[in-house]
Amino acid sequence: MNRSPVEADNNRNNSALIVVGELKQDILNGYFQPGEKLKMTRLKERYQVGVSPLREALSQLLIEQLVVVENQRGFKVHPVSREEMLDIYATRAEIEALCIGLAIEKGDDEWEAGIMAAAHKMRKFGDLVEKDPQEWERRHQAFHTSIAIGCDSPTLMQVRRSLYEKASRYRNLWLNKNMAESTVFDANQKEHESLIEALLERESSNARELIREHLLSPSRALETSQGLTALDR
Amino acid sequence: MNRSPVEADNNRNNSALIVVGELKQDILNGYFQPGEKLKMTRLKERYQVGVSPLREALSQLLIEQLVVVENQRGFKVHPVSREEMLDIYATRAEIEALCIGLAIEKGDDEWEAGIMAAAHKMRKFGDLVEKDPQEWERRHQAFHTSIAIGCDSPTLMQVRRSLYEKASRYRNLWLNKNMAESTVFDANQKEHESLIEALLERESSNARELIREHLLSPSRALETSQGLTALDR
DNA sequence: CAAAACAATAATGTCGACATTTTAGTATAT
DNA sequence: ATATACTAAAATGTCGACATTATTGTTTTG
Repeated sequence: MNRSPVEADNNRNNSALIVVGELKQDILNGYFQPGEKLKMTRLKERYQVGVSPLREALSQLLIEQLVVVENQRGFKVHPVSREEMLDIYATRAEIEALCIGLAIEKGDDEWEAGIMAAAHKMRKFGDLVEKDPQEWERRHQAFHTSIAIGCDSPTLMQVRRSLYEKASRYRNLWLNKNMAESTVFDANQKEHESLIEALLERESSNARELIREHLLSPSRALETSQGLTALDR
Repeated sequence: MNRSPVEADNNRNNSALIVVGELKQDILNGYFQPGEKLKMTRLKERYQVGVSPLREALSQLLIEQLVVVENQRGFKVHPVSREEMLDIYATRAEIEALCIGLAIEKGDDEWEAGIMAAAHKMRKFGDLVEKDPQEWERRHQAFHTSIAIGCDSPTLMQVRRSLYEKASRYRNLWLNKNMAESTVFDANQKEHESLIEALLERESSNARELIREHLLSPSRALETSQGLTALDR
């Protein structure tokens, strides 16, 4: 009588929604290169659907600025640029600081507990960074989300998520060129501990400055790395 | 040889893009009520296109959270709620304050000149508010945009625009119930002058606080007005 | 030999049609 | 009379087909 979870999922959403997720991943992790033309024949093959769901999916990614469209010339992956990367990271830092400021005002015990839980799961995985970077990134992101969610604003959280996705695209483009450097992660871990301390002490301006630094350092690393030289093409 | 402007427009964009604009307006200004079912037959009649462009347009508004979709049950206008309205206005106030803070840091002479120009056009129209509220709102918005644009961040400006649109939907729903009250506009005008003063003096925290008040007062008015009682349904 | 003109090939954007699912209406039974 | 089961109608989501437009390759011309 009951369907398996995955079947239920496939039936709950229509084809376009499913394609949105897969296509987004393919763009974010670089399977489709920046500026690459997205030909319908190829997309049809890859995702096994017709053009109607594809165009619907692409229309959604259009608003999220992951693809661009030109009339009668189809869809392309949104091109990258050093300018855009810096702007996204800078905006992201400001938004995250805003979330944290509000969270410190509004956060209750449950909020603090959520942070402690997420921090624990991240610390536990600290040594396994090189083994499974993706899982580490998931826990890392979950940690930061557990903090930001204290702002108690769905609208703001939505903005935050969109910026995270755009930024992660640049991060992945970079990771594919230069492989993960563990030194970065060590520095990260110390910054996290300082941040937690500032949060629990409700030191707003301190926490906001810490998160700005935390989020801007990758963009500085990206800017001077060779990964970015590829962005100029 | 050359096409007329409107023809050129129609040929430059595809049907879906055109429908996006019209449909968005119809939702923002309340032609389609919150929660209303958007039947394809009706939409086809109104916009004179087939279902494919319609679904593409709706897919875009889906991400902008102006419509919602349920599999096999079609599209609906995104419902409204007092909660969401307060959240949108609060977020909008924070984002605008952020824009202004950055603009005060980065703004140059050209930025200041733009503000003066926009402020002038708004003052000139002050007495004609009741005659053409839409034109007044255009100039009002242009004024605030001329300030925010000093933040020099396309990404942040994009976030700002999206929030403005969502907020204007609530404003319009309210305006359709209670007709414009000119007293509101008078208070507005004084707030604008104080804001300009703070900007030119680069008083960041003062300007940020002024804009927060400026943007939050409508939501307080909406909350207690009878327009909002309709939102509970 | 380069550049323009043309032909062919391919890709896009849109519509109508079909299968599937939901919704509304009616009848049946407890 | 209320609830359940069944039937009819309507609406959705998807695909293939067609016209239009762009792209590529070839030929012609100066």
